[in-house]
Amino acid sequence: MTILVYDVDEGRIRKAKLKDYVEIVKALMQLIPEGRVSTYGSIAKALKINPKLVGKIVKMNDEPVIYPCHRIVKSDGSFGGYSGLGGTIFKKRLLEFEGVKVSKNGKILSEHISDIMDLLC
DNA sequence: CATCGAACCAACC
DNA sequence: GGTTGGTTCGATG
Repeated sequence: MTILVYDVDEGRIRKAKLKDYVEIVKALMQLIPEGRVSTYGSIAKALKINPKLVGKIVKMNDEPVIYPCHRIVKSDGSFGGYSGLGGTIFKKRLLEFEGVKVSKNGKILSEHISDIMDLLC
């Protein structure tokens, strides 16, 4: 099952492209409150796409502050990448600043991680 | 727990 | 057609 979108310019239904997913992911990211994170996998599941694509998508995010791509992490609690200024280190510090606690082995405590679908409710 | 490899799907070459 | 991602999941030491 693939996601379809209505393309206003072309005036027809077509399969979603990466640019469309970017818009969706932007909206989803804004649902994640401070001190809480979601995972590439849960977003991938929601959009029916490959988790690796989610990485690519959040990377295309043009407004890193407005759309908090740093609140998306790997499902095992490790941080995943960050292409913005400061890289993964900055991502880590940013999350800790927002109140996310990290265990000694460098993993985010599971209490902070929620499925993106749960945040929709 | 840590590491390994196969598998996911759209873009790009 | 093949490679490439800010990855995942299950299997194995």
